[in-house]
Amino acid sequence: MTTLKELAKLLNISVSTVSKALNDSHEISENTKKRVIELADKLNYKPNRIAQQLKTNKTKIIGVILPTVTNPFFAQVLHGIETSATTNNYDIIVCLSDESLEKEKRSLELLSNGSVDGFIMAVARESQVKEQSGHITDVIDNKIPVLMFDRVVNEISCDKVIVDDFQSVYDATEYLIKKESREHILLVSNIEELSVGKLRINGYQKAIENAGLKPKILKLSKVENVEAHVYQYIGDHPETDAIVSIDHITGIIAINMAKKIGKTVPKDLSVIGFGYEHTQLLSSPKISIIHQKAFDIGKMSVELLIDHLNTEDHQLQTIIVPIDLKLGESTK
Amino acid sequence: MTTLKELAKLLNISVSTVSKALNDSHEISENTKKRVIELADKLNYKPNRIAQQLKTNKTKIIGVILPTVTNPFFAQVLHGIETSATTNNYDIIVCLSDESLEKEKRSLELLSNGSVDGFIMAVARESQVKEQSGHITDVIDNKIPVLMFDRVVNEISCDKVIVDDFQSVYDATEYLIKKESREHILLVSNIEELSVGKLRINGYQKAIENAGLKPKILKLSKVENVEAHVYQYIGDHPETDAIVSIDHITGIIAINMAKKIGKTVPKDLSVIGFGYEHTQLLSSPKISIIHQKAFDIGKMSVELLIDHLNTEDHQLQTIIVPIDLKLGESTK
DNA sequence: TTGTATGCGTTATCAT
DNA sequence: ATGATAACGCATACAA
Repeated sequence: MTTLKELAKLLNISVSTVSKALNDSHEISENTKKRVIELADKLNYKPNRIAQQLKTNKTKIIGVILPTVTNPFFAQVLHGIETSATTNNYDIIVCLSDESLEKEKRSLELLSNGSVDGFIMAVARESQVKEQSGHITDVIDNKIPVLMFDRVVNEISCDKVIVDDFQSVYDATEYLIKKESREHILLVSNIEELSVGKLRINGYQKAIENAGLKPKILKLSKVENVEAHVYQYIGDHPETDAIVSIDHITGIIAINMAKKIGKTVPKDLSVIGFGYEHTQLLSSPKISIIHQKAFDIGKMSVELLIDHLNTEDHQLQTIIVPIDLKLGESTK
Repeated sequence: MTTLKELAKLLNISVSTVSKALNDSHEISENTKKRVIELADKLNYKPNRIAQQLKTNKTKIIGVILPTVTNPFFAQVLHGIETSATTNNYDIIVCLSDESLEKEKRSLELLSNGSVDGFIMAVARESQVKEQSGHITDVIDNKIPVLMFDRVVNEISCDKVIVDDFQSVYDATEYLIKKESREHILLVSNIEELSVGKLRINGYQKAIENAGLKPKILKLSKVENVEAHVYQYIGDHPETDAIVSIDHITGIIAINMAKKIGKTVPKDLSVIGFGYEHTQLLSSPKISIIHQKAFDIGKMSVELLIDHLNTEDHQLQTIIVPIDLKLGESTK
């Protein structure tokens, strides 16, 4: 890699003159600037970013810690994060916790040595289940800004970007009750132990309760078993006329298996799930979704974090990204 | 952030003594080491990574440039990359080209200033269509190792990790012909302009030709139109008894819409698509897949690149990751 | 307009 | 056993 020193030597001028010339300082003569820039171009000079980082004490890198990236919600958020980061001249270092507390902890520690200017994260499942968050407050105490999205820790005060999980499921459930006259609405979940899962279940329960109906909740731990369990449940409870899925996958599985058990969607059974941009392509008929604007969540997270980084006396914020109910063909 | 200098001042010893003590040098007395380590722990000292990077001229960061991450194949590869990188004490900076030549170019340029030790990339769709790759050779000429996976540029000599796209589709097609006695096999594609797409189509054509059958290829540009086009094609060609999808999505859509047109899978229609770990959950009946071991591709890419980085006289390699045909319920 | 000196935080070499 | 100094590449305050 070409350095300032090499350029200076070749041109028989000092390093600082070269530096100033390349930064278009008014102190330098046009003639010198021209000579310097020409040689720099010729030798394909690029300022060494590591040196700049050391000098300015800023990396222009955001650490992004995600539970997983094979879940399309997080993949889409990552897309939003990357896009917005690039726009703002930031790079992102991505770590996957694989839902593990240990790995999340390790990543935060390893990057808290000047590697990044701040973090964007969604908390790992295990961290939420075990209610451990000391590793996160450590980072914040260390004066490195942290922003949480989607899965957040209420007790930690930091920037947050979330959706109104309670309200969205409340609305969806109410829609099924009032607009579609459904009375036997099953909630299907494989994320009941997450903060967002609890909020969504609460939204369902409240709507059911307000309508004087009876809540029915099917908690499924393994994604591999969803089809079998739903199949059995509906066999045992054939009166079921609607399903609310509070994650991004169980609703799709339910629709795709419905015909097996003799239910026509949406005539006999309405299904609403959580989803993102391409979810609706994966079921036939198309699933109706509570649309989390995953890309926007990523984008807004970056913007809020960068605002934090650039502002002297930043006020912590919680942004609630609106959700919309996007009807497909799985509702009447 | 605590620095060596601060520790030295507080302990009334020199910076170099502190440095040596923390690196457990034999030159330093046990007593001093103890004092230093105690204070360092107390103040939560961590060596500044940027300074170390400047000193050693190594970042221990790999630049990862992906076309997209919402395609689950790339998401899964990324998972493999991240896992293996972490194991080897590397971090990854992730850039998404969004299939755009310009963005790919920009990312490569921006990171070629010492930000990363090497690159892992899959070429953007636009770069492949326009057959542009000068921006990639520039990087390599600059002595920064580049590894390509999946979508590669044949003309560039660098490390590569690929699957045998030709053979895998050849085998799948032959399976349908010989084991399932299918005779009207439709190939569905939305990636025919990619290097891998061409290879896969060739595999199909060769198998069809060897069996004396007639190739039928349906090229679909927009993922939104797949269902409608397949529907129409089968309406016009009701003799169709099998579908080979050479991407990860059109096969799923075909299965989920088959019943609409009165075809029972797999009695009347077999479907084989490309897939990865969780693909089979998304269709009912479960799709049969040509299983690309995406995680392994990511893992092996990291290992090969790191080997390149650590080896003085590295020999460029092309690793072919084996594929297996993973039967679901969409074949007889 | 140009050059010299200093420092960012670390490590390594060379004194003491 | 400990300390002083230089160097990585860059940017800037200060001299000339």
